[in-house]
Amino acid sequence: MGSETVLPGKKRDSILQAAVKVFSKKGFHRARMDEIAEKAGVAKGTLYYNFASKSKLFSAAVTEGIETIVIQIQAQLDAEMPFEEHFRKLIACNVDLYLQHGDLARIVFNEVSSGIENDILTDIQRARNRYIDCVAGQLDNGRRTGHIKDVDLYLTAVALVGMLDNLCNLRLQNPRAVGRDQLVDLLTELLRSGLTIH
Amino acid sequence: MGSETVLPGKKRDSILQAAVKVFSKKGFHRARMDEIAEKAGVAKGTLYYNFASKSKLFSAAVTEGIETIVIQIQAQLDAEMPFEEHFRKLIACNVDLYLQHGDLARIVFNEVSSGIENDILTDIQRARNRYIDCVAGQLDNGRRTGHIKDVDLYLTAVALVGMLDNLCNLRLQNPRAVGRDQLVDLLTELLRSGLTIH
Amino acid sequence: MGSETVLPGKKRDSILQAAVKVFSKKGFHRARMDEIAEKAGVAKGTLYYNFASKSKLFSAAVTEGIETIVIQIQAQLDAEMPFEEHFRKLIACNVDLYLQHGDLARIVFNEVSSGIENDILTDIQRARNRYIDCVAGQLDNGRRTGHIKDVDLYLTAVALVGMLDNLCNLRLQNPRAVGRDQLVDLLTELLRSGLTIH
Amino acid sequence: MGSETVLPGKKRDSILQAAVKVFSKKGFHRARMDEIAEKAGVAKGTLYYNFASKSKLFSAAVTEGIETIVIQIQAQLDAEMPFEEHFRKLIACNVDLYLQHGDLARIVFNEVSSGIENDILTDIQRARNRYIDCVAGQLDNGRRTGHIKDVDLYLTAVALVGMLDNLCNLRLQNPRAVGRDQLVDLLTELLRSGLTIH
DNA sequence: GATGAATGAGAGTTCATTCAT
DNA sequence: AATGAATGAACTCTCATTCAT
Repeated sequence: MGSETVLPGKKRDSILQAAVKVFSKKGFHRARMDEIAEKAGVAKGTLYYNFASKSKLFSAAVTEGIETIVIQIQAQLDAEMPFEEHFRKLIACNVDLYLQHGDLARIVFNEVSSGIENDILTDIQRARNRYIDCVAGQLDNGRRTGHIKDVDLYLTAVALVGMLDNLCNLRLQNPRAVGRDQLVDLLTELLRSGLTIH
Repeated sequence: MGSETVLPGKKRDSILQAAVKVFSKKGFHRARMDEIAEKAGVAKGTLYYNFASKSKLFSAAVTEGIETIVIQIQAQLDAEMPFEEHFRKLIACNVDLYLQHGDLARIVFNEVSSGIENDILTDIQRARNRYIDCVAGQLDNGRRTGHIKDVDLYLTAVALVGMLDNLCNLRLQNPRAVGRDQLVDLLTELLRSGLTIH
Repeated sequence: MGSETVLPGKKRDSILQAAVKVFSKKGFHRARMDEIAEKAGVAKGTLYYNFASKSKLFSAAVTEGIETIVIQIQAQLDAEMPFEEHFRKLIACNVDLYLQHGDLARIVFNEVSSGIENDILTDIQRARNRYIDCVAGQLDNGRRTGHIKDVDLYLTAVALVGMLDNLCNLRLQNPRAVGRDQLVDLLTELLRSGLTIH
Repeated sequence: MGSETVLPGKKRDSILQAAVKVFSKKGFHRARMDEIAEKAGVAKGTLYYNFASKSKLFSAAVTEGIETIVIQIQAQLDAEMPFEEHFRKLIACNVDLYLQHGDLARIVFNEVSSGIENDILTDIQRARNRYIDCVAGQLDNGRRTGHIKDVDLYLTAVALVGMLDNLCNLRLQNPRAVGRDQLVDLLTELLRSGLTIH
């Protein structure tokens, strides 16, 4: 009770958190293991005690981070609710998570071509697909209830995530350029009824 | 005429072409000046004779590449044509250019957070905006003729480019995953009338 | 008696055995304490509980290993026997021990210049001399009975050990290159009557 | 004439010379590239500009050094001379070269088991064999003229080199322990007529 | 204009050693 | 007595940049 017992995994977690921050700010190649260690409050050797290499640390940070997000999305949207509400909430939820975890998102969606080793790249793409599949799954609910057109939902989710990525980054880079609600509104409107006047 | 005089700028151009290839394949940080020099068929010192630094070379490669693309878009779409046709052609033209210049596109849309120096980053973002403004300008044609809703066209162009980026990359990484026409159809349908059944 | 008490020194011994194997296979500098600990079936900390440092462990492994060998040589050769037989047996016995303990031998005869700390080097050289003196002592038996020339027996033992080392290593590295008996024959002939025809 | 033109390969040579010194004093693993660079009077990067890796530098130093020695041996012994003289000179020549190039010799004969990468090890063994074959070739002259017994000359050369190595090292480590002439005399006597009195 | 040998700051990784438990 | 997570100094190798020619 009175003891300051350290929780198991505490150090590993602080490393992962520091890694997400640094990888996000600097990108994979400019991120220095020194900086991650310093931010995590451990010695550099400790990084290597817990992760075999910079690449593996990167991979772990991305994979575990995405998993957390996917779980949050499903928790917030699992409840039954009218389609219109569900649709808007799906978008709002994704926007909010993106804005919250911009660090992680930047990694997952932008580090695709930075010359990382192939097996690590595969890990990132797997994480990315984990997220896209989650979104596609949510859209599928709408289709099964007859509210959504019969389009390829995987491709649609890819497109949606692309919009999300670009628009949220706009706000993250310059919060005054566009408001959170404005983003949700635009995305909802575009996805609901498109761009043209019939 | 009969002389073998090398055109001025010929070396500069071959460097730029090599640079786009290498930067695209390796990303900014993994790209090596050695490799660019070799691919361009010049000595390494020549790179520095023409460009002050790796960053400046990167910046030039991106800026000049984007300019070419913007010019091509405008050339293909300037003619008068019915809205429906123009709308589809706008999307098709962007898809085709993206698939053609995947190298360059990957740089412009993915290298945002790779820890490049700030002034170079600004150059890239300027190039990116140049492209987005071009797309937004095309959409504006539709609005002025009453075919397109009164939404923020800059944000819409950002969203469109996000979809384009994600979907075209899907095809570039795995051509058998999705066809060119399928991409154009999906994008046109989504942007025209959205996702839901009313 | 009935208790499961572990014999004192049991762990120490398993560490020493593991150390000889690893040091021999990898050489002093490439040998890792981790690997020795694993091979010995103890935790890394236990190495340091029993030996002050890697160098001291190395020193102990070499010294104790050589001692065992010297004792074996003397045991096999102490009996009275005719000179010719004794001479051949001396060589055969050394060849066999070398081939058996190639691991240890490689260390003692090859690790001389690997940049080990000086005091440890001294330990190794002491062990080496212990072995050479043992061989010289055996030769001295032959001289006292008038069968061996009046040459410097220490130097001669050094020379003998050099031949032994090189020839046995040849066999250890490629057993098909030369047979055990061939080695004994060659060494006996060379040492008995030299190389030339008078 | 008056210009201080630097000979081509001068830097490469000074690196090789420095490498032999440092590798010999410290052994392969304790030798630091920093120290070699400093001793050679070049920057660290220059080592890597000339040699792909520490191992390759090591390999080059050994291979080129041995080649020089083999050439010297053959130059000094090629002349026609009576067998007795040739035999003694062969030994004297080897002793002198060994004592002169003790640095290199230490590497070639002692670095065998230090955990170097296999392909580099192969290079060293090739160099070693180059030397042994050279000695065996010299002995073969004596056999063809009927002065040397019909023994396996490769094995004999291996044995000879083993004696040479051990005895010369004794002198190199402690010059007062044994004189150069004493070494030549002992080796000549042992090899000529062996150890025993018939 | 063009070259390429030379540079050296910087980064990832290893591993003997320590010490709280 | 024994452990093993944590440490950090040390080391190899990379590569943008310079400059004498």
